[in-house]
Amino acid sequence: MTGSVPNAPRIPTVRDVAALAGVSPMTVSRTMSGGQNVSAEVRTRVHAAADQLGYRPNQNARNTRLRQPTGLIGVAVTNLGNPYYGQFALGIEDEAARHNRHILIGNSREDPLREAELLDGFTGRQVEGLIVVPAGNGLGFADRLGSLPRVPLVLATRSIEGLEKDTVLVDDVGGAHAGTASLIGEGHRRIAFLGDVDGIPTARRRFQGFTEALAAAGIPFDRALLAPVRDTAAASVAVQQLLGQPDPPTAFFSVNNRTTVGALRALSGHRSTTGGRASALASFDDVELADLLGIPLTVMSHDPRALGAQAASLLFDRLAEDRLPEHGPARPRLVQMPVTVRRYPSPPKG
Amino acid sequence: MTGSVPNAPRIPTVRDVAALAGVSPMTVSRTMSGGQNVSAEVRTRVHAAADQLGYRPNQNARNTRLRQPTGLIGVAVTNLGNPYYGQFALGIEDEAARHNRHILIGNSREDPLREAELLDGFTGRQVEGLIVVPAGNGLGFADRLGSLPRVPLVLATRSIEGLEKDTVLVDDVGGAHAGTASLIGEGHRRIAFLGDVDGIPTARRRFQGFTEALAAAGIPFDRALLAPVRDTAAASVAVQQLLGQPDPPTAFFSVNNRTTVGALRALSGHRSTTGGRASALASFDDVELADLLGIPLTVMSHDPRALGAQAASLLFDRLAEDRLPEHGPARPRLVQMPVTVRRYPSPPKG
DNA sequence: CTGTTAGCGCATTCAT
DNA sequence: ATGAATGCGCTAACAG
Repeated sequence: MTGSVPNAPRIPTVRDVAALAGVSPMTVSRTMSGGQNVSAEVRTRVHAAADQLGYRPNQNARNTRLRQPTGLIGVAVTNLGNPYYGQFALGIEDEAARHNRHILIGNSREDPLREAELLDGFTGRQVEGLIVVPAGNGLGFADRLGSLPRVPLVLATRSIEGLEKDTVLVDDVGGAHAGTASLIGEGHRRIAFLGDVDGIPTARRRFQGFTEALAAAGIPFDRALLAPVRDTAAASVAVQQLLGQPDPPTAFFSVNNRTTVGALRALSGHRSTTGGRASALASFDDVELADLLGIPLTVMSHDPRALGAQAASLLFDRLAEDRLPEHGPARPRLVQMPVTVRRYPSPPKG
Repeated sequence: MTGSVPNAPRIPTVRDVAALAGVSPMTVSRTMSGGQNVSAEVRTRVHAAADQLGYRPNQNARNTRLRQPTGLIGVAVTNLGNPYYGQFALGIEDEAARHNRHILIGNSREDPLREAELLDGFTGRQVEGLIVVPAGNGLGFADRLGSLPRVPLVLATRSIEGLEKDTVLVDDVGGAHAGTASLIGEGHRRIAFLGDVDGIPTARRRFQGFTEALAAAGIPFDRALLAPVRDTAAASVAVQQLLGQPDPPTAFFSVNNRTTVGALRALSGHRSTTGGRASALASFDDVELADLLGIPLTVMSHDPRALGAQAASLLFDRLAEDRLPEHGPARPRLVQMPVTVRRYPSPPKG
């Protein structure tokens, strides 16, 4: 027995493999990375030794030495549990896989502090780029970022006032406008708005489209019909309360999939207790099964997965450009994902 | 102008900061990591220089030198787009954040090759541990793993025959048994099974509970009622076909949330076209809004987020133990998450 | 084809 | 309290 207790079965290094194969570490390195200029005989010996030891090259050390990028992309979202961001992450992962990158993902929980921690951790781990859904209203985001991101940063879903970065947004204003117009076209005049207009920039943009459509139709908006809710439970409660009012709304505009689920729950319950005809709902974002509930539903739909893929695409464009800075840095790009309005049940033709 | 084109605004290192602050790199290092034995005056000067340059310590280099763990956890799931795994990932992220770790997440798409790539990438980047939902039927998983994982590995949702690793499963057999018994208690005798029994171990376990419950009630299972479907669209088609048969089933057992969505879509459509009473559905996994459809629904429910948290918890236990290997390695642990059966609409009391 | 030297960014150890 | 030397795992550059 030599040495101390072999409690820690050391992770094998080039040296270990070299010793076992009876060659120099350099030969191992060469063999592992392609095997140019290595005799077939030595190559097999090295591979055998590597397999036997379960050797895996340490990418971190490798990148350090090569001054090469790490192949890591940092992604920060506001609510990983939301199916929407699951699809979003999937879109990024697809694209990242295509470019041979891995993704580090973090959940900011709409908390700017947690978000700052995440971004710090990501940059510290030498990510090549960042894709961020800014937490909360995004105020102070630029400050929190400090001068940090020497790596490309793409903002998704929400933009930051005064921060000139590649950004992928949804056509919130246009989509909300179209969806609201659809409701109005069906005869609705009293339409409630469910969404935290002050807290979340996306909600504000959708509210803007909403009010624009109302204004275009000459309908004044009753501020009493604005419910600044942020999650499913609150939305449900708000809908119940609004329906209990003297002059209840005949339709609801729901700002995202979370509030939509809450609203549908309340509307469904209300219908079964009162027996009356159901109020209409316009939902920004798709919600699985929502179309089967028999509640008049207008969906302002877009594809979060495509949004994620687009964000990743912008990022990789930027990375490629940084490698070949021929024409100087391109100006930040803004992409708006299109929104489609659908009606359930489908309106009668003609 | 000295040197070549400063096209690449080099990422600042300790040296850059040291030069700017007029100290040695060592002093910068000390200052950045706690600041013990550094005079207040020097400390502020260093911090100022660091801020000015936007310096971030390179965690990779740091970990290399310290032979310290990277603070990274690798997670591989089979379908990131499934809300189930969104919740699962959230549970892991929560727990990881608590332990000051970041997560590298990858989507295997049920593809063993892609899974192998992912695990390779993760280990190459020196993750401290892995949480894996094995792709497909898990055959060959151990081989693909090779002797690699010198890092702790936790299997989630699916176990691998013959691979003794920490594992978190759902009580598939018991849950399926209870859910099926519930259907039988309501008088159902012809119950179809929707799920890829041969392809996915989880489906097989749920099928086992299903057949056990049938057997316990003395009901033979008609193999014609087995639909080996794997996704939403296929499930929907299968349900339509089964309902069109001469002697159609009166109830369906759906193996997971994907097949449930498909089944609900078909059942809902069938009800509205035929006007008849809806067939019952027993769903393994919750599906948002499913309870509002007016279709007799039995849900075998568990919390994927808790499952993720539990998997992470096992992993961190193992990591802690590796640091203090007092009693030798503990035997692999198997945790089964409980399943609750719920009925919608709620059965009348009494 | 193979080995030696040196250095990536950082921190431990030992001086001063 | 500060700095110089040294080495983590890996590989480019240069022998031979």
